[in-house]
Amino acid sequence: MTTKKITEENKTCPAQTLLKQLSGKWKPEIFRLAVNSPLRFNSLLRQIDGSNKQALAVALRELEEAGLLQKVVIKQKPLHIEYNLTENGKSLIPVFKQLESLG
Amino acid sequence: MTTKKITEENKTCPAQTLLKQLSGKWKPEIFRLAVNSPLRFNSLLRQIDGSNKQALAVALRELEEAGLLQKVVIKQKPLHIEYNLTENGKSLIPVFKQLESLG
DNA sequence: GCAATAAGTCAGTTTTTTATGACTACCAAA
DNA sequence: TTTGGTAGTCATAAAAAACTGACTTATTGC
Repeated sequence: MTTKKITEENKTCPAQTLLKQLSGKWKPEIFRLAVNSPLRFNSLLRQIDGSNKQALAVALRELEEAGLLQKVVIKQKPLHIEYNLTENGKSLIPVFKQLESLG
Repeated sequence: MTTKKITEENKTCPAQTLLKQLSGKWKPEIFRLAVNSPLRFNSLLRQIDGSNKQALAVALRELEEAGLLQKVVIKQKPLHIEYNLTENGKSLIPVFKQLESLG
């Protein structure tokens, strides 16, 4: 346990944090869509072919925990929730675009 | 199977490929070291605290398969193997540095 | 031939990640 | 008070990834 803890904290590579935050099965796609407009859960679910509630919920939560997305409750008729890029998230747009152009 | 296949090939996000190639527990660190100088297996194993043969072998193979590293056999006294960045790999250095500075 | 160095592979187990379907909570309209 | 929309959670199962230690291959030096 101690050994493991030390290893995990022993990140000598600063790029790793960011790579981890952005990578995964659905996160790149979610981030890409978030750049264009606020996200809504069921809309995402319909847009991202092959995904599922659970997968999206986890990905959204992780992006939120990483400080790249923020959840906003919209008190409308059937109560919406929006996910927007934070300032921190917006700062990644250039490098993300570069990744897109190289990938 | 068909559904899954389609889903996997249905990458609508171009950044995903690159993110996948670079991310993982050891790949960022390996890439970072590869930028500075050619890599040698046992040397890496000693340098990267907490890793192990198996983990490194898998990571190196994946980086090689992704076309970012190339294996070179050096016919010296005890027969070395070096891993160098390919041209393709070198082209990622700028974006990797950017990830490092943001991370 | 025998040991040492370098670079791995392999089998078995454990841990982590993904997928699936059923279920929950909130609110509003009929 | 039942139905419908939105946004999820939870339990369980299945699949993928990681860890471990023993084993393999190739070559050189003694």
